[in-house]
Amino acid sequence: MSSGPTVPKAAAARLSLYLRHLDHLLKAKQETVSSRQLGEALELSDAKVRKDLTYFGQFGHPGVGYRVAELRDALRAVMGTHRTWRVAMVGVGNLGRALLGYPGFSERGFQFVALFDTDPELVGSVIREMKIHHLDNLPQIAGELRLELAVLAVPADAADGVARRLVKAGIVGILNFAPVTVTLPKSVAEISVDLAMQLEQLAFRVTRPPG
Amino acid sequence: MSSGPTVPKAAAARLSLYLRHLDHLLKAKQETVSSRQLGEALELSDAKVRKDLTYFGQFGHPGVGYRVAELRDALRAVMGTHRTWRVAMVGVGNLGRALLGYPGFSERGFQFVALFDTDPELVGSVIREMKIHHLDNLPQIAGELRLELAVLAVPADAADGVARRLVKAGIVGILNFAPVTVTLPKSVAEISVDLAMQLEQLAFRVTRPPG
DNA sequence: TAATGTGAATGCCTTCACAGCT
DNA sequence: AGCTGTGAAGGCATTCACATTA
Repeated sequence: MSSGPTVPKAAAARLSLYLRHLDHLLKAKQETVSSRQLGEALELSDAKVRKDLTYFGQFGHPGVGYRVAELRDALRAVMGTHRTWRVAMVGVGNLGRALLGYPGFSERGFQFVALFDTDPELVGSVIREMKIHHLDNLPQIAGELRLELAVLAVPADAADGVARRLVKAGIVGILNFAPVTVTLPKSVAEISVDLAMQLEQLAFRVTRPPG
Repeated sequence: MSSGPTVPKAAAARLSLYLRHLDHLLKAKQETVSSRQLGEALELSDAKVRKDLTYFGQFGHPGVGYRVAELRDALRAVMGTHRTWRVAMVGVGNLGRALLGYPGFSERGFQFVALFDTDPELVGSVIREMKIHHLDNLPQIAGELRLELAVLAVPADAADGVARRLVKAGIVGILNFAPVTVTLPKSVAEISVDLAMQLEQLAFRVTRPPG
């Protein structure tokens, strides 16, 4: 399990983009795709596409392009999404519930297998055929269900504390929707999505157009 | 209304992060903050913090640091969030409804003032005291309510078409949650958030730790 | 003394341009 | 001919280190 040469972070971040479009092409029954076509669809240069892909292997066929199914399978393996991931939803308020219903997650191999909250109004009730557990039961359930990842959809002031408990329970990756920076050991992967920040960035770009 | 020297995109993307933490410090009644403290809280180097801020002005006080309230006000003005923005929610399914209830948006000055969908089951009903309009009424309502931004929470296959209609109706910025690349004139700002992609990136980092 | 603002140096990412494969 | 893979060049972004200011 080695990474070969060092992979630029920016390239890694684009892999999902390639994968998404490859799935689209597969549905449209397109069998091969060139770096130029891929780039045009995703608004990237053809050279960047080729360079990105070669960080992970040699997938292309000169004169032909990339075979869609082959490249998709290869990238899935690289990303670790050739298998299913067992995910906990932590915080089952508005946002948490909506995310549970978001079809894109299961389509891409992420399966919610446990729900947690601390609100007594919620604990014990059932959503999507899953009981909402109290967070205090996390250590036990994490082991039983072999939880790997967690989506953190709790209020900002609770996020850091809950994140620590997730780490203690053996979770190795956290997708954090709370608008705060959580501090974690670097053995645990974290990705943070602050929804309000995205709108703010949008306002910024409208206010200050490029140039 | 000028931008002075050219601002690195990466620096602009971090402004929201600074703003978020400054709000936090204000609530905690901290009056000044140094670039080092700011950096520690956000996991950035002190030099980066200083350099980022000086792209937008000279806000610091040598020997003292930055005055929290002063810096926050300045950054808000820079980002265009010193005022309220009028936002449309387009697509009122699971995700759209959850986003409507997300408190972070209004806290930061984004106000949803109109809802649109095309589903006959939804059109006409009322959520959060707003009637759901049919998308066909967008041109008229966009003018009446002076809509500026839109949050796009529709299925992938509808997104591109709907985005074009938003542009025609005079929307100048789109926050796109659909997992597709939408093609827009460059006079219109766009930010794309693919939730499944974020989980995929998380799986990738877990699968392939740095090093 | 404590901390900013900033040229200069470094490092990372992207683009270029072409050799080589089909 | 068509298209990939890749060194080399170029362009951004980050870090360094210090003169400057309160």
